[in-house]
Amino acid sequence: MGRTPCCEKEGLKKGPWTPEEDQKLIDYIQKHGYGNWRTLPKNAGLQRCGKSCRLRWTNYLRPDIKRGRFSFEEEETIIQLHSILGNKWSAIAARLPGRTDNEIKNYWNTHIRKRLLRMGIDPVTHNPRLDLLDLSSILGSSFHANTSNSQMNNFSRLIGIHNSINPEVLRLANSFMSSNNLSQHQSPNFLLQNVENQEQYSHVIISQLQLQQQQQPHHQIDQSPALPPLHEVSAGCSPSTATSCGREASYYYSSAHQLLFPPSSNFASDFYSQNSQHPNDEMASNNNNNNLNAFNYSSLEGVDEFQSYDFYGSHEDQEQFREQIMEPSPETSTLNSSPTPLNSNSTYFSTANGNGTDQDEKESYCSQFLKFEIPDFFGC
DNA sequence: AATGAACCCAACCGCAATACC
DNA sequence: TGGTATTGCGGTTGGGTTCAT
Repeated sequence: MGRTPCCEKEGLKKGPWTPEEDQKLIDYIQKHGYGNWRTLPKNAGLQRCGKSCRLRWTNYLRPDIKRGRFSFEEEETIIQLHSILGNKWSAIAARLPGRTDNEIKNYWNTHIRKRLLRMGIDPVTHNPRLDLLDLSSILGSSFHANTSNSQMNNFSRLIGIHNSINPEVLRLANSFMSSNNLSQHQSPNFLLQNVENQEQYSHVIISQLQLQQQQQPHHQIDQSPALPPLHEVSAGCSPSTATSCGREASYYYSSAHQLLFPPSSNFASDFYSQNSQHPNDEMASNNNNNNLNAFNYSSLEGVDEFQSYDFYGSHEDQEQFREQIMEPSPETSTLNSSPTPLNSNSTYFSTANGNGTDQDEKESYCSQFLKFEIPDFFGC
């Protein structure tokens, strides 16, 4: 330890690379390959240390590097892998061809991390932020003051669950519904309010529903005929339409896992042994197995619907997309006439903040269209 | 138009792991 | 087997750019 950094040698240049330096490095590597980074700069006629050359090559000059914005599915993959691997940027990069660990790390810190924070999700644990959950207790107090047990029971019946669902979740859900005065004919625009809190509720509710069904697979619960299978609810769509739901679908999955399964629980492995499409299969079944190559990202399979749009295209394109797909106009918007090709058992909400001006939101606006698949039996 | 704040990302730093002698 | 060199990796920095006032 304490070894003197190679770049501290006299006369070695630091800082941004010039085009001439880049060309020298490229020319040399094309001719001789990159064997010994220590001796490479001298042989290539560069006043740089080997480390600097290696970084420049691996992070910028390498011919197989993919430049430009991260695609929708790349971003989703990063989120999923990060929920499993943590800050193992090189491991994540290994599964994103053409992307470097440095690039992914930067993108995470400048875009994804902030977005998760806005969603009320801790970017480290991928769990809901505790500070925001504290807010729920405040809301809960309000709820207690205004809501009777019968109302909670009504909600319980409404969603077809009689017992064992976390009462706090019920309170949140009921509070969510009552505070927003949900009704069959109400515009979804209410979802534009308090977006972050509602995202919290949706995550928790959907996750609990998923758990509920898994815990009671053989119980005949009192549910509406329109009640879709919970795996479809939680995934936001059936496998055949998973492509339309992309980010949110996968995130519900990973969130569900982490929200619902305590570290000591064996339930996670049991759960995912029954749901082989979950990207956390490997971890759930074998915590020490880091071979993720076998992942089957249900949300990434055949990303057709969204890919037909240029998510990262011009502003006009984005606006068009917003209008056509994501944000039906108030005049034409009804909850039962969603323009999306999602499964008909669910209602499709967009929580886009139309006033967003944040650069991050511009760049990756799609992700802010957090699409909640809330089943019809929620009464929305 | 000026200026300070915020954002972004290429590059650097230092530690750990691995390779080599 | 132990010491040294090299490589890999994750965290951090700093300077350029964009945004807000």
